[in-house]
Amino acid sequence: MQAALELFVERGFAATRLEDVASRAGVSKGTLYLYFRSKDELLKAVVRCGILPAIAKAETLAEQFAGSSGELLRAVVTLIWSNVGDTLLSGIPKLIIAESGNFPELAQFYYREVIQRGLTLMTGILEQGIRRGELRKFDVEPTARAMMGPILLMMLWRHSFQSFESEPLAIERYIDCYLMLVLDGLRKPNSPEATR
Amino acid sequence: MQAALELFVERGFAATRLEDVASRAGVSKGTLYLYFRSKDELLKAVVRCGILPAIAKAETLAEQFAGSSGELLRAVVTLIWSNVGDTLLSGIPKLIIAESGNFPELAQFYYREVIQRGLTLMTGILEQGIRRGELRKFDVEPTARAMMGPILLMMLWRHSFQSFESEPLAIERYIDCYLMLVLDGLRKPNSPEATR
Amino acid sequence: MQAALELFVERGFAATRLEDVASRAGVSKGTLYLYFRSKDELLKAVVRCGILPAIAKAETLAEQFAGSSGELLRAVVTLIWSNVGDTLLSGIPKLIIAESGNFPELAQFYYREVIQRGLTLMTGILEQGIRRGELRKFDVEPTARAMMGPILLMMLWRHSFQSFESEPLAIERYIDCYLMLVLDGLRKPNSPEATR
Amino acid sequence: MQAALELFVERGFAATRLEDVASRAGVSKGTLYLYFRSKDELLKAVVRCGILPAIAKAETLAEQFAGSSGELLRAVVTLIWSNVGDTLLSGIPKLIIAESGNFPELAQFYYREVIQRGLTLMTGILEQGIRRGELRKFDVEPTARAMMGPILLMMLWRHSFQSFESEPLAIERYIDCYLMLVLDGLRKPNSPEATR
DNA sequence: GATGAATGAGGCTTCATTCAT
DNA sequence: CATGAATGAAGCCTCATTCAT
Repeated sequence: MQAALELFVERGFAATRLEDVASRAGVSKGTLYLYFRSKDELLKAVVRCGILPAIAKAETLAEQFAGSSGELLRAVVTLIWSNVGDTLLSGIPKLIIAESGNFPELAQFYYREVIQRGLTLMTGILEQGIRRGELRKFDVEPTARAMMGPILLMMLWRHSFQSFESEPLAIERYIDCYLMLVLDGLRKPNSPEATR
Repeated sequence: MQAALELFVERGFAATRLEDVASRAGVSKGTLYLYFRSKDELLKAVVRCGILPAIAKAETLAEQFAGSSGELLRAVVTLIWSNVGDTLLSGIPKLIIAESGNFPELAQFYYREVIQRGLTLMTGILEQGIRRGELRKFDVEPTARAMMGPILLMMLWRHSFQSFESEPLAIERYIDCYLMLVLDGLRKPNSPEATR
Repeated sequence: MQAALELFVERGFAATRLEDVASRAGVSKGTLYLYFRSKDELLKAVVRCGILPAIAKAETLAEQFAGSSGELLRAVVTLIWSNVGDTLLSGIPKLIIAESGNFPELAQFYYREVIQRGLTLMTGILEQGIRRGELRKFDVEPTARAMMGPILLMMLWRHSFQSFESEPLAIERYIDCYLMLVLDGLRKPNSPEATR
Repeated sequence: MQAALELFVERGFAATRLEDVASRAGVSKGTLYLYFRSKDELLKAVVRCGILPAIAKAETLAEQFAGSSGELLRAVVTLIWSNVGDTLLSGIPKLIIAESGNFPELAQFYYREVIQRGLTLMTGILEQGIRRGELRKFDVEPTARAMMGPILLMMLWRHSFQSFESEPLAIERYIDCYLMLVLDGLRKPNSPEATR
């Protein structure tokens, strides 16, 4: 499954030959079929087995966390990055996005088990922050979505464009900027309000 | 090219058969080869012809814009959405991301002609905002990247997960939240600063 | 279809490679798929197209025949032999019998369109013979079945054991013996009756 | 061998997987190779071991029989049916016919050890009947062949078309009709002779 | 310019066979 | 003796590409 994930992410599902998966895994082509009924099933297994533990871990963290919403946000983002973003698993979103048209049930699984749970987690954090008076009042649901954007972008980036950059992006700096952006915004405190 | 884009985005490059492209375009398979030397060339043409006009238009808008940085930001985001996000072209990022491993030169082209120009545009807006005193001082480059995340997310969303949602996301509301988030942040003005 | 029939009969369905069918037909492997969706469909087409005209021809003959039942019987048997037995089509029964387990619907088609029609034809001849007083009274249905045995045997023989015989069986002589057997039996007219 | 025979007959040799043979026999796939060098050898063993005792028994019966030719004929046919036709062994002719093209030596073995011995047995009975004046004079050899047809047909029938019939054929009645047909023919005794 | 029949390389999948345990 | 995991050759099928019409 490790070998398959690597190749699926790198080349896409269709362009990956099972023979390559097998040889990277150090087994023969036929051996794959002892464990996965088909290439499709291999893909599903790769996604299911890879992503579920990570999302569960983030949920656990959020439940047990004691600290301000800003701190929790940083903790969750850092956890996601160390467990997924900085891992082969960061390729799964790319894979799902690319193959959503061909594997709608797999995309739906991901939507249900990862995206919805992730959004629930995030809206929970935001609502808690508002209740505690740490965050201002705002439209929680679309904001939570927007906040996932930069995180997703980083994961996709690693697997699609990183290699073209002269100096690899410093992830620490990126996360700091992300949290600053999200928590404090860009506008100068005493500047006029109008954005519309 | 329209037909090809549709199918490439929906199914991915490898899983799209030229026969389907041809029949959706209302021509025969052989006819495609009168206009594109190969399937690869068709992909490149689809990307090149689709994306360049859009980015140019955004650059022009920014050059000629008179107004606050916040207003310019809204104008640019709205333009991108109406010209790309709300269009078939919104599928191109998905396509490029999915196929970056198989078409590195195409990904590099996209990196150079879309991403870098987009980032330059965005950093330009931010720096201008800082210079004018409308925006606070911050680390411009990674912040510009982070700001692209939610926009990209919306484009990918349409082509990967939108169909699973009970009620389609209201894009207007999403953009408003995005701008609010980015300009003003989430933290309650008088709340303690510490995020770290 | 001709090439396929030849090879299916010679080697069996499973042991026949489509590549061999193609090359015997003088086309490439892919070409087959322009005309038949799969190997299974090719088999079905071979059987359907091959056998239906032959059975129809025999039915027509029987309808229009003027003469004694014995003469009609000879005419039908001779027709079957010249149109099927002495033809590649004689391999179809072998093929159907061999593959009935794997293609039950095809076997059922054959049962319905060939066997049942053939039995109906034969019982019709026999009943007419009895009505006309040309044939004695007997149990028509199982007798009709038994009468098909030697004919089927001859067809199977050609494709399974003929090559082992020092001198090929004289079909004329076989048919004469068959008719004599069936019409007059073996018992000496004045010999005692008891067979049980 | 029992399991193999069942599956070979049902699906044909090529379409039968050794794994299925093994699991039906209640052993593992590897175990088969402790007893048979290859799938081909298994087929040969199945045929050789299955069919030789049956033909020998028929020969013994004929040698020791005391009674009229008609009675002997009935005895032999009944014996064949109870020992082969009504047994799994009835599938062997189907198997041999189906695979004669792929296993010529096996077909030749069958031709030599079963068909020729069977024909010799049958011609012996017929010649004896003629000598004794119980049977009329006729062309013995092709007649003997023709007489095997209905018997073979019944064996093939069981394994190919029986399942499509609303009411299974009564074998007793079939054998009676067969003997009546063969011994007495169909023609009304006082009807005109001409069949040609 | 347009067609669509033909091609054949390539990939998924099966399964007979082997062999370490 | 028995197992069953592993192998890899072989076959079905797809589809990008060609080309005569």
